[in-house]
Amino acid sequence: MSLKTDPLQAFPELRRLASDIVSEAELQQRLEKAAASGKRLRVKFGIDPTFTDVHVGHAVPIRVLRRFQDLGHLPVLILGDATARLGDPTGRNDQRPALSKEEVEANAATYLEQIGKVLRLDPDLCEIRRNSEWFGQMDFFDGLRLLSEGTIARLLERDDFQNRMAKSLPIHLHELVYPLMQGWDSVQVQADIEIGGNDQLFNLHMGRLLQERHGQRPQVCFTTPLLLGTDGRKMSKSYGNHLPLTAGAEDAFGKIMSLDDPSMEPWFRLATDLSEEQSRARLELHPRQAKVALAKEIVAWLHDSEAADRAAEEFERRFRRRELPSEIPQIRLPAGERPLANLLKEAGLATTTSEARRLVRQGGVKVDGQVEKNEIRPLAVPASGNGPLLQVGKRKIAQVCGEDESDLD
RNA sequence: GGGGAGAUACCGAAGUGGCCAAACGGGACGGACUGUAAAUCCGUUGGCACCGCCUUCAGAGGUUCGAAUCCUCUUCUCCCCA
Repeated sequence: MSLKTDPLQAFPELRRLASDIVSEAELQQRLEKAAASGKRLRVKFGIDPTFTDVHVGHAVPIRVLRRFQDLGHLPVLILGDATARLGDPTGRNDQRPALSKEEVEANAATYLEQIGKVLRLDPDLCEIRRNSEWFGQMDFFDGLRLLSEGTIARLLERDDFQNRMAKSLPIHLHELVYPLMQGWDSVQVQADIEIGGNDQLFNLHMGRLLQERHGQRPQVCFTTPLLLGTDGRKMSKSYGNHLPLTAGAEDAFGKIMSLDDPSMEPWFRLATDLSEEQSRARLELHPRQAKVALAKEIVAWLHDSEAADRAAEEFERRFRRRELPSEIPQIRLPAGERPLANLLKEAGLATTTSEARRLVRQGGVKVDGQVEKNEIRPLAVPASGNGPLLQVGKRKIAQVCGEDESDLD
């Protein structure tokens, strides 16, 4: 494995993706030393497989990992299977549930699959470890010894804890241990560098502390900025402003087009491979054009460039020219007549009939292209062939048709 | 171990016996305007067989014609003292 690192060149590119680096001098030193010795740096990144959707925001530190990988260094991916089973308190006010072994394994598999879109996971290019490997071996005494490495005052310094104390929210004992566990991971894998979101800075520091005490050279802490969601708030599934790596091309395209203008710069920087100059060139276009460029870039990453072009055309057709999409999903339903509201629910365009009624009353529903405000208007689904074409709002659309499949459209 | 405060809808937060399906704010959704951007404006926001009915205010019981509101027990959280 040859190192492609020209440390002087690599550094500014990395710096552009960083929130904090502790310390820049050390990072530079290590890059240079690695280049000189030809020895790869071990770049650690830990994830807790507590949920299944990896989104573009999560991907930011992983993209940095990929940069290091491209430079010839070795990503060390830690699956926090042990920590996940305790529940994941990191930076969340609501606690994640503790998971069973099976759930954790299932999540881990899903994770790796998604991370594969960002990082090359070939065994010689990437090391994958589970922290149960060492935590599973520890007995209670070993655990206590680890605990003795930290002090309460030190642990409580963490931002998240400070905030929760201020708000009188609960902090569980095991949460205090979590930074120590993460730090211990660094000792176990002898990390040279650890990557994390900037809310992880405290935990990364803990790794430095523990490594130093255990005779290792303390790791460089490298944190990435938070990529905000499509509405400018923190990206989170619960806000519905996230872009999952598994998003379909058109869906992803649409979500990016709904970004607010100020978000474009960070998105270009943190979610695409474009250089600073390339990004700037695009940002100088009309905001709409810039956004199209951004959306294409990201869809090409999540899928491929053909999918990106298609999504762009489709978007153009649907939302600029306000035409029907080229492919309309078909919903097969049993034949018979029912009120519009009920049909909407059956077709999956509304979650409840009450919601369907509201949508109709508010003029958000079109039947065969015409706004229909009568929620109890009876609509017939034929035994075969096409029934009514339903549209809800700007995005949801379905062609209702009969169940008899012998009839092809 | 002792004392005090608290648990309300997606979130925050009012409500302390009927006028409560529950104020208000945020979010979300629909509409107008647009660059499906932001900002702004209007509307909606438990369910259903929807002019009516049903299920909600941590959980289980109880008092009452009637409870989110009162009582008892349980679970959870916070604060102070030890």
